[in-house]
Amino acid sequence: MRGVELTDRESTILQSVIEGYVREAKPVSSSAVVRVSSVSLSSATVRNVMRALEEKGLILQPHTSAGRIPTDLGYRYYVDNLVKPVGLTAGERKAIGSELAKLVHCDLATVLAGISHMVSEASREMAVAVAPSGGGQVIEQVALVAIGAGRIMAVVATDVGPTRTAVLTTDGTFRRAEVSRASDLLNKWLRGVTLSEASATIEKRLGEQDPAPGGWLGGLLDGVRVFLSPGGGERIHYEGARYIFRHPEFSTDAASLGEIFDSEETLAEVVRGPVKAAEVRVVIGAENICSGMTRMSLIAGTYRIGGVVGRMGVIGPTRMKYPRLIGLVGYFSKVLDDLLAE
Amino acid sequence: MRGVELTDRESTILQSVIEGYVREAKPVSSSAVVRVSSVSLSSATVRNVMRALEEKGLILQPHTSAGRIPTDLGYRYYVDNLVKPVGLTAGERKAIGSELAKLVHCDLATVLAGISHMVSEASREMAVAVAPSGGGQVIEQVALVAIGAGRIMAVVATDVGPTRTAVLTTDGTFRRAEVSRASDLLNKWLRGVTLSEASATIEKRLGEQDPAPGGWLGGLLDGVRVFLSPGGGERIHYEGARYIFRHPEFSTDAASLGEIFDSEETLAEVVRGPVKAAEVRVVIGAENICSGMTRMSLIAGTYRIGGVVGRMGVIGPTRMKYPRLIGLVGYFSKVLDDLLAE
DNA sequence: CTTAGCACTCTTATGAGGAGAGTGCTAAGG
DNA sequence: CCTTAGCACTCTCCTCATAAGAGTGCTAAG
Repeated sequence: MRGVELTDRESTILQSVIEGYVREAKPVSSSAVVRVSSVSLSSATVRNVMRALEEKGLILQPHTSAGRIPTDLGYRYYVDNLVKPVGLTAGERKAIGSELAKLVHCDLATVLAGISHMVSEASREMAVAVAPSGGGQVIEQVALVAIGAGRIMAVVATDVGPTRTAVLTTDGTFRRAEVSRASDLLNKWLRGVTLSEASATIEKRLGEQDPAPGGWLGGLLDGVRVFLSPGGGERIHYEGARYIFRHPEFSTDAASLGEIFDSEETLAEVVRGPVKAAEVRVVIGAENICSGMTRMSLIAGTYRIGGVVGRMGVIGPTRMKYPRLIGLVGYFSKVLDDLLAE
Repeated sequence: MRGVELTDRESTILQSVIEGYVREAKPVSSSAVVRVSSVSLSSATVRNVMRALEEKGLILQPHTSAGRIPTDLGYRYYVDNLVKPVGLTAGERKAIGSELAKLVHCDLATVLAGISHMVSEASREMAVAVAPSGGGQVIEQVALVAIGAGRIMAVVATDVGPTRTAVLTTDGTFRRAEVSRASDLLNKWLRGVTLSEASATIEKRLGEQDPAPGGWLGGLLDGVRVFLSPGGGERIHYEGARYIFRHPEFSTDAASLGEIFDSEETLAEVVRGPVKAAEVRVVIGAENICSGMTRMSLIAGTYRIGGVVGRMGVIGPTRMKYPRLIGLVGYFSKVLDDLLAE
């Protein structure tokens, strides 16, 4: 922000323009500034000041003989120099406190989901919360636990942040004792190493082994390396996408899309809607439950993992390439089913 | 679809109308049908058939003297009776196979993320994949493990589906032996119970205890009940939201929003962008890295968990209520920070 | 430096007119 | 009875012209 210096009067008028524009979403005229602002000046004087602000790049006219709207630079000056953050009212803080109390003993994912819900309610904007990304975390403990039927659970605890786990599958058979030995080995290799170094460390130590482990263990270690890669376990939570689409800067025909992206839960609900499908199921336009989907179609397939079914598919406008997409979803759901059947 | 019966010719023409509309995104005229369709009829005859289709509610005219577009019912008939799914080419199947091979040993979340990526690439539509929802799953094993500093890791393994874990925090102090005893107790109570019954079961058994456990254990069990509630651990993966917004049915000014919602990773990237923030940070319009955000602002705050920082905030158009929202984000990030500091 | 007054510009709304697209109808032909 | 050629009709879309309104830039006086 170096280089932009404003007089008090310029600041005041910039603030009036910005706050007027935020309120009305329309270019702000000099007379409108005179009306709302505390300065007692004529519109002609305000116009002179506005011209100075325009020359400094803080506001602009969409066209000659229109009012002014703020530029990014104008907002920047406003945020850096003029904004006084508004605290929450006592009532709001109290309400938030009691909501928050419910989250005290929950895990990070639940807390973040709750926070993004609360923020989006309070702000009437889309709220997001992301868990810390894990590149610099130091591994304290790694464990592999056989949980039967070719499935192995991997757990990694780091010095900070959430503990991460995953279930890995192997194609071969193994004995519990072998898994346990592999677990001890990994632990010896990785304790004190950061997550971002983990994959390279495994590769390096693997090369030093004689003989090199093969078969199910080799495959397993590939899975472990993906599992340990930074970013793999982090998660984003968001809520309130509908608020973005409701703003007048976006045309109303996109407003319905806001509902689809309103939160992860909404999206999951849309896809999970037609649960009793056998093969590939097509839900067209107004057949959808979600009101935001009345002009969209969903092509969904199912896959099984153990005894329960999951869903996958594509979402697009009703005007979509059904023959191709039905074939595609059918193929992928079968392939996924096979992959998870191992 | 009972009640709608079409002659062969009506079917053929319906198909031409739908496929023409899918291709061109414009109303299809009778002469256009004659041009592409194999039937050798005059446009006047086609018009007569179209009128019959319109009376049956399968197609409609946006206005008099325009071509026809399909209704939801038209698409429904088409999907149920006329679509022959198109298989993938050998080349596509091969490419998919080799991509898929990389996912063999990965956990479910990674597999689903990979699948939604592949489907969105292949379909040029938004792809989604959801893990099975867990209400009916039977609990095989529950474990609580103390991992130091008031933190306890909870793990639940069910007969099917992904194993779920969470880190719970307690406000009190405890001994490892106590945690271990609580773990055994939970296991005895819950083994064989479904996830959806778990919470009620804990409450019931808790009532039978004499004396009722209090202090840190009571709080912990509240956390466990939230953790075990069905749906808490499921997750959606999606990718390719940009494809929805690119379709001509939505106006171009919303197209940039597609990029923001393109995938969970994109959204996380946007929020994580300005990492070195001290307090609340405002990123305005073109200051954003993401090209889809040039007309949006991000107000982000940080929270600490252990030594690493996470981020939370709101996203909206540059025309937003900065004073209120900066105050709000500041308050919530502080409150979240405090909550996680325990 | 401020302001009143006024000419100028640009948007927006409205309506008219013409071209083009596509239909509905009718009457003739197979 | 079904099909089709021909034609009138309707509706959209584009352009142009006009008028009203909003808001500015400029200038000269206070």
